[in-house]
Formats: sequence, structure tokens, C-alpha cells
Amino acid sequence: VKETWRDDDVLSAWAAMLRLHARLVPLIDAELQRLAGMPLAWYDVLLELNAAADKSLRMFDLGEVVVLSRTRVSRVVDELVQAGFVEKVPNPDDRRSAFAKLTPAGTNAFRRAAPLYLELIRIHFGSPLTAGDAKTLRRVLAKALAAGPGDNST
Amino acid sequence: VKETWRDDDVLSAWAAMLRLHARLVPLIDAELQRLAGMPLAWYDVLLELNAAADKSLRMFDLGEVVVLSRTRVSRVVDELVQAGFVEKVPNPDDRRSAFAKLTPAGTNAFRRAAPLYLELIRIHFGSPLTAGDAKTLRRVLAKALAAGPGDNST
DNA sequence: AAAGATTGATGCATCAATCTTT
DNA sequence: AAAGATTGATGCATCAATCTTT
Repeated sequence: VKETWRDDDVLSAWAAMLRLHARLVPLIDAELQRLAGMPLAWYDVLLELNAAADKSLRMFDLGEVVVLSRTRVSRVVDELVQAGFVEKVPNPDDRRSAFAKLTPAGTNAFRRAAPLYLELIRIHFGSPLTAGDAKTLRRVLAKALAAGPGDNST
Repeated sequence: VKETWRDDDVLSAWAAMLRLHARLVPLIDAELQRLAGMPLAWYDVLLELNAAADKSLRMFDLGEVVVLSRTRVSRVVDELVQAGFVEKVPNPDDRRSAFAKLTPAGTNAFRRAAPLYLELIRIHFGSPLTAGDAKTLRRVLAKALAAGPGDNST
């Protein structure tokens, strides 16, 4: 194995990421629940739908873009439909599939939650970092991420 | 709120971390299971016990140091006792508490698993990164982590 | 009463099976 | 048969209650 970096750095970075994630995700989730009345999974779906053309996405595509398993997306969208934030729209071009589409209530809920979410990330994740740290972190994590699928493990 | 960094960078870094974690952790866990016959949670506990003085740690301290909830530690250590990798040792100084201690079999299991684990981290996490990337990532994540508890949210 | 730890009950995420349409 | 999606069953993680010792 040819190595271009020291093992220690890669390993420590990995360990630090695991610990940081384990601390921050439950914290942010609980705080978002408290302040905005919705879990992180809801926010994630609302965010992606809000950014999408026509505020709607096929269930399949939503599964690709969101940090949830494709199966989980079905459950979460169900919850959001119950809450009145999303509606299911049949796809006229392919009747196997369906769109999830943000309702006006869903758009409002997202707009109310967004600044609270941003504030939580700033405080809990961003505040110990300098401008350069944040920029660098973004760049390196994006690079690691880009190497991703197309990944043929095994 | 005084800001020293651009929101975009912090937010993108956060999103990238969520996505990278969501992709890598299940992958590493499955691969470690396949190659070494143990889940990540076992490895984590074995690693910490192996590094500890006398290869043993109070359950409480193990909970602090490991990426698992204190409750979960009880379950995982139970599994490891069943597997013969860990034994429970009463604490003579305080009979409320107990030590988890690595058995010789546990030490061997850890020694066999460690190079496989390292290789998985190198391949899936480290390979897209340069030496500088890894070093920087380590530094910045460690900084974010250090800011952590002592954290008075709410 | 608080610290250290475990455990029954619950809730959440995933897997495999299933359904419909292409 | 494969694509898109859902759902019943299962397995894992957490919460709250509990137990023992300090």
C-alpha cells in the first residue's frame, strides 16, 4: 500500500469525526425539536423539497439526496403528510412513482425552522472555528465525499 | 451575533460531515463484521480497554471514553463477556462499580482486528486525502471537539 | 440522597417480502 | 424481469425505572 499521509492523522481525524458526530447530532436534534418542534429528519426533507424545482421531488430522488435510507424516506414523508407539510402527487409520466411536494404550510414551517437550525449549527459546530478552519473543513470534507459512490468496496 | 466566518462554509462543512458519516459508518461496520467478525461497537470497546492501564476500566469511565451511550456500554460489554473477550472484575474499593477487563482471548481478537480496521479507514476515509488534508482535518476536528462538553446548551 | 450500574419497556431504523407498473 | 415504492417483522439504541452501595 503506497501511503501519502501518516496513519496517525487519518486515524485521529476519523476518531474525532465519530466523536463529534456522536455528540452533536443528538444535541442538535433535541434542540431543533425543542425550538422548532420538528426532528432533524423532517428538517432535512423539508430543506431538500424547498430547494427543488416546483418544491417537489420523486420519492426515489428524495432518497438519493437526503441523509436517510430510501426506506426511511417513506416513513418520514408519511409523517409529514400527516402533519400537513407535504402532499403526495401521482406522477403522470410513470405511475409506479410519486412525487412528494411541499404544501404552503410545509413551506412556512421550513421558513420558521431554518434560522433556528442555522443558529444551532453556528453555536454548536461553528463557534470554536475560525473563518479559515471552516473553509478548510468544508473543502476537505467535500473532497472525501466526492470520492464516494462510484466506490466499489469488496 | 458576531461572526468570524461565512455561514456558507460552516453549514456546508456540517452538511458534508453528516453525509460522509452516513455513508462511511454503515460501510465500515459491515466490512469490519465481514473481515473481522465483529461490529464497530465491539472494536471500539476492545480498543479502549486495550489502551487502558491493566487493560481494564470502570464501566463508568468506559462509557465516557467510548462513542456509545453509558447504557449501551452495559449491553455491549455483556455481549463481549459472552464472547469470552472481556471479564467483569469487582472493584474492591467501591462495590457499586465494576471493572471491565480484557481477557487474553479479547487481546488476541483486538490484535487480529486492528490492522483490518486501519486498512478500512485508510481505504474508505483516507485515500482521497493528501497528507496535508489529513493533518488539517485532524487539527480542525480536534479543535471543534475540544470546545465540547463544558458546553452548556439551553 | 446521590453515584454507579443494569434492565424492562419503548421507539426508531433497517431488512426482506410484497405490490404495482413498466 | 426490473424499477419505484411501501410495509410487516425484526433488531438495535435509548429512556425511565430499579437496584445496590456509598
